[in-house]
Amino acid sequence: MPGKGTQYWLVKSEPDVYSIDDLARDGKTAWTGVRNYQARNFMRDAMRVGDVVFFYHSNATPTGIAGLARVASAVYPDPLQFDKKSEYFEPRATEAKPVWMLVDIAFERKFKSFCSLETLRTDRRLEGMLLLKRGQRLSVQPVEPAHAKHILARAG
DNA sequence: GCCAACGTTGGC
DNA sequence: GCCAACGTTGGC
Repeated sequence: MPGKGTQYWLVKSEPDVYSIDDLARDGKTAWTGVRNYQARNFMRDAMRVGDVVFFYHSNATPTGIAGLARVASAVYPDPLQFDKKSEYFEPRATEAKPVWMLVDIAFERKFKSFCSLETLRTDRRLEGMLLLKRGQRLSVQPVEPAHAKHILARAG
């Protein structure tokens, strides 16, 4: 069970690129490649070790929340921003002044029942959830505790 | 600082 | 593959 003060987050990943099964295999991974300032700021300024992370499959069939992870490290610079060969290379970044930050996330469990976007959308107790807002496309976003607890209760 | 052009996300 | 939504870039 999450402790007091635990925050809830949702991260998106295309399962063709990195799925919850990949995370289960790896146990833990650096959440590299986030290149959106708002998403970065959540990781940099607000995430704490032990926070609960919903793992969302985007661009998939079906789309939805596949399981749970946890924030497993303090924030640190995304190493790919220094790698000239990476698509995530950031020419403005230096070791002293990194631009992109990340945390590690650790596998917790797959949901017994996958929470498809369709079922999330039709759940009145999730009304107002950021994920469900039209045009919303943040790849790292907060989840309100009430919404988080409801999803946990129904997903197993 | 404005804003048009362009690129990306992500559901469908 | 389409395209709406939205973020970023760069000229001015």
